[in-house]
Amino acid sequence: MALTRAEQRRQTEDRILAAARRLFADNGYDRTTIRAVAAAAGADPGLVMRYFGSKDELFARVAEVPSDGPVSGSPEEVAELLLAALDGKLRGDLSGTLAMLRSMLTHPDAGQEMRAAISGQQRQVAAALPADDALLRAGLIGALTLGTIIGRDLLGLDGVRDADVADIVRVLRPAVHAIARPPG
Amino acid sequence: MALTRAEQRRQTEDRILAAARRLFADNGYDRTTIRAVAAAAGADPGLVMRYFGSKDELFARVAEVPSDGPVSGSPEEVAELLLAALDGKLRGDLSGTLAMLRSMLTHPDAGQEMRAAISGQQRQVAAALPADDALLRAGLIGALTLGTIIGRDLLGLDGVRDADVADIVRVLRPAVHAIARPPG
DNA sequence: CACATCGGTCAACGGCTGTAGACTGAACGG
DNA sequence: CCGTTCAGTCTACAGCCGTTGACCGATGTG
Repeated sequence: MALTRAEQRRQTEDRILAAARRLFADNGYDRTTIRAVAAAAGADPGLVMRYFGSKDELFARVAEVPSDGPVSGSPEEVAELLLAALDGKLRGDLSGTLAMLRSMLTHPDAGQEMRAAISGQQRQVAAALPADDALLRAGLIGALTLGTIIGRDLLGLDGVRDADVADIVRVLRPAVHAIARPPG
Repeated sequence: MALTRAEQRRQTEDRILAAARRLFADNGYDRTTIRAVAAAAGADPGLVMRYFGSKDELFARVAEVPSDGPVSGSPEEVAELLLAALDGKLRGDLSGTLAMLRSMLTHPDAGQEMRAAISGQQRQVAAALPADDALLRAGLIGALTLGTIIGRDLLGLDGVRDADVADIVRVLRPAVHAIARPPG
């Protein structure tokens, strides 16, 4: 079963991308080297450069910022939408997202991109909340989401790391509603 | 006003420590170089090594993990204690803590130390919560705290970065209570 | 079959890093 | 006043990094 050149190339690219995703997610941007990615993919460092241009471009290819759909409705509905989105994130394959999360505090571009992504979601949520501190409330829901994923997947907190996703969402539900619903 | 040798040395050490705190907090462990710390402190790189031994030891000297007092009481009381602790953290000088937070996702030792610190607090909180998922609940309160500080001080989220500490705590209060108080 | 293309390999570059050690000169203690 | 201590400086090493460009050999194409 001889491979065509195009097939061969795509296979190698995929191996490099998979290795990069895993290493960036495990070690962050700075501690991940082109040489290590190449070795993990069974390829040559020079090849990685030729295919992806630079370390930054490779990182941009695999570090995904989670983009949620639009949200609207009553505060209660918005809260449920956000909880459903969190549920999905906690269940899905996070390796691309973890690469971004792991690097966002030390790699300026990653931090900027993550900040922008949260801001987008935040503004939509704020628009649906009838409170004058709506932006603060939306931001704190984002912070709760962020902290939960970091605590579970990056720090591995006891009691969170091995918890069922359903349990996490169940415990968080009243909290998200409490932030979304202004007092009164 | 001639300085004694001891005074001179302590002044230089302090300048180095202050510069290291700021640079580690701003840029994280990997992107902070001994040379940059020395330059910011108006000192020589070799001197930094002589006084603090290694980059890791210097980091350990300035990267503080926030240690809260013991907590106990009813779930409501515990929630209030945690909110008061968060209030204090958000008001105080965080530069040492930010150095730790900024680096915890990419520097293994920092991550380990932060994880251990949260675990300690977490176990105390869990012991006070009458629920079989108490550890999960305690961990998620920790995640909320973590996310809030990261969102405000490290990512600078809109609506959170410039919010009054009192407002942040006010919005978070019902959420923390909701997680601490088991349903029923 | 001859030639161009392109996946893959290799060696090297310049730069930056943490760290070590020799050195200078002024503040100390006897 | 002499010898020691020690803050501070300078230079250098060894290693790792991202990136580059020359090279090889098999696959494509006319």
